[in-house]
Amino acid sequence: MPELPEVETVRKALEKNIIGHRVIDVDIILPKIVKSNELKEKLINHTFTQIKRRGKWLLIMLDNGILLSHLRMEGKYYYKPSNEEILKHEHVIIYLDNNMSLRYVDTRQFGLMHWFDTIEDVDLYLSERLGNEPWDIKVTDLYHKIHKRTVPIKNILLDQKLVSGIGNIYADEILFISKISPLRPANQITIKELTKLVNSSSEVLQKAIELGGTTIRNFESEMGQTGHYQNKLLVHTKEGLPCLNCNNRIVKIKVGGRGTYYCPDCQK
DNA sequence: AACGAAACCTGCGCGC
DNA sequence: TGCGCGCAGGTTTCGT
Repeated sequence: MPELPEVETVRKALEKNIIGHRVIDVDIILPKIVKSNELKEKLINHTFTQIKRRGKWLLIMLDNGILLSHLRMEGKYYYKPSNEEILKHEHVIIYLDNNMSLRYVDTRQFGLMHWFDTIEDVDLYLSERLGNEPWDIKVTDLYHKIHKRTVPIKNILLDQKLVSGIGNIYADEILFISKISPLRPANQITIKELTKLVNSSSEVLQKAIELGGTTIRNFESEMGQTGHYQNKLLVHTKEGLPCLNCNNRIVKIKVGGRGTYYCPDCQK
């Protein structure tokens, strides 16, 4: 599930469901997901206060600290009655004071959770991993960081340290809208083009947030994770279909190891 | 420092 | 039917 708009959708759903509720028990079924040994003890008898998000990270705040959660490729949160049976791939279960439970589900087991006692500790941890979100990017700063890089520009968009929140689907969409090839070496991108990329990034992510994110490949819907942006996709998943600008075929290639869709005629 | 590839996992669809 | 391969919305780590 997880680029910025999808994580934001989860954030809102968590906010709606668990704020004000107290944890009465925690079941860590797959310990490798949880990177902090004391997570269970820290959660029990404490109350959710607010849910924040930085890039693709969820900050699930309690009255005594922060559960920092990353969904990676397929992590999801389910909110369901406590007495329902534990299903395969439900790896962490947090039982609440209202006979409901928050369940972390993750088929590929890539996601992870940390515990931090203070927001300062979270900020320190994330500052080593995250750059600004697109709407907070200063184009000249970003240009300075990438103008000597030789990697394809798509790799830059996917580098969370440079711009946070963009993933494989939205990177393709952003590049298409900007009419820039995903393969263009970063050091050939002009200030003007970078401005277009940053602006398009903001627009695409914000529009996707409005629509509740993107749901493709028949992912299950839980906790508001089914969005509608998939109906707005212009290139991603469109291999062989006519480009909406020029009618030539969208092609699928590999860039930075990721499946990449683009129009070789419109995107230069 | 920067880059590409591999690693971490499970499940699905496809071709033989 | 069964098997092997490639692929999947991400990030970290390991070799050059």
